[in-house]
Amino acid sequence: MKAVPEVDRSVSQTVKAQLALRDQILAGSLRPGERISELQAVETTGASRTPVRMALVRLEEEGLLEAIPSGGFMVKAFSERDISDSIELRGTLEGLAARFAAERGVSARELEPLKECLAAIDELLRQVPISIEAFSSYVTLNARFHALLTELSRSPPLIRQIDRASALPFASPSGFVMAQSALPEAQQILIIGQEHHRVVIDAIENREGARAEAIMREHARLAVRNLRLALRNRTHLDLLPALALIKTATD
Amino acid sequence: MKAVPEVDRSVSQTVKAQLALRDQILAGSLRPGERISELQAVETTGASRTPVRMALVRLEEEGLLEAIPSGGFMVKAFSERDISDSIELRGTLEGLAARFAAERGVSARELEPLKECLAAIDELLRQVPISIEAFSSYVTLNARFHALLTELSRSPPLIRQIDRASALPFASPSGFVMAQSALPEAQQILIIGQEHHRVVIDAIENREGARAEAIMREHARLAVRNLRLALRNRTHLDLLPALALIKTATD
DNA sequence: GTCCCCGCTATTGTATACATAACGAATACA
DNA sequence: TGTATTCGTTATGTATACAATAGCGGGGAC
Repeated sequence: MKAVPEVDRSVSQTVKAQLALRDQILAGSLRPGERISELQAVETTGASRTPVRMALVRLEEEGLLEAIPSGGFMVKAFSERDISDSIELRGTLEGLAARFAAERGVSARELEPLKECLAAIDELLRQVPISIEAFSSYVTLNARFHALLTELSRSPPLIRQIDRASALPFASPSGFVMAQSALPEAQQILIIGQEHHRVVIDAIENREGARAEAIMREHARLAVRNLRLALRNRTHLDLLPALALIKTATD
Repeated sequence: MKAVPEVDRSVSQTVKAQLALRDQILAGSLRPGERISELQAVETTGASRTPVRMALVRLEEEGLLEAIPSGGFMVKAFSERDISDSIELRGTLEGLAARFAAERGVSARELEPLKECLAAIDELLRQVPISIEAFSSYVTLNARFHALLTELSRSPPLIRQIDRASALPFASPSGFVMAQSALPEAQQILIIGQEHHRVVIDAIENREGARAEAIMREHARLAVRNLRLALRNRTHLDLLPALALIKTATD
């Protein structure tokens, strides 16, 4: 773009395009099943066709896009079951991570950040009812907790796989907990989830691999029940724009 | 390439380049840690730089390549633990698939191909000792069995994830079973693995999810033990060129 | 009136040219 | 003699031009 030399060179065009496109998909401005026009993507992202195409390939591998046999890509649509399976899948992987952490042992220093997360979340949950702002903090802290827990496994292949599984935003159990904020059960669900976190830390400290794994899987099952509840009640779905990717029964 | 118009148009240049590069990596002509030169890849694959770059991005997402911060890609190196973790990871995912299959139920017709696989493998295992050719058939059949089992889960996200986990060739439990062919224990290991297959089918038929899952994880643990044995004995490693990706302790 | 075929257009796949950044070598200075 | 700086070369990142294909619309024929 010689006419627009003030492009941001601090980040590669490919990455810029990838982030921009992902935002568009998750924000719902590109609807599921819709074919993505490269030309249009070039206009909206500001990058040229080559980096846009690289970004499209990455997003396809990430699972947000689907290749069209005749060429090009479309936004992937997900069924409700796809989503609950993704949550359970992630829970299973995180269970394995917790088991690895417990079996391989972690130092007290490594557990420190986890415990800080735990304490911060406890603080937030003391509010009854919890505010939207506190929810936002909660979601961030919860994601951090799960990421730290994953790291404890010290297994690059597993961490990589969990990252992949987390790329689909609705695969994160915490998301649907958040969606429940307006329901009477919401606070209780958050507290149960927090209890799970406490148990998994304890299990890892005591090197009880099986227990650490089991509790993470239970955690995911809670999230699945939660998802069902959220979809049935259509509660705070606007907080989760990624739900735009769910194909309805009529599709 | 105007000078060479007889390029094969039946398959896209991108796919061609991807397959060619993967072959080179797995065959060991590109060594772990080695930077991949795009120009060189252009020459060896016959595609031009754009499809080569797309292929490189795909292979990176696949986990065979690693991006170099300063630019470009290098062949990824794996530790022995990375590999055993990958096997256990895959076993965990296949366990989940088996559980899904059992819980959701599968028809007798769907199980038919699995049972055919089982019978064919039984036939091969009747040879004592088993020939190299029979081993080759065994590996194919075994891969087919695992793929069919995965499909039974009827969960696209899970199937996708298992495919990803299987992209690294050494993540396949069967591979290391094969590597054992020269050891006295080899036949016994194959038979135990086959017994696992039989049990998982039985569990799925009887809709025992927990048992189906447990046996697949046990199956993976067998493969891990197997890997250790194979690496210690350096047995038939030439049958598994992908082992070139393992970084030695001196690296 | 309907169906089929031909041609046009739009979009993707591929190739290549250009810009830029990184790595290395060589020279000069301390 | 060693180190640092600068210049040159090479390879990657980006942009754009070209080619080919698929989809669509119009026109003609049955």
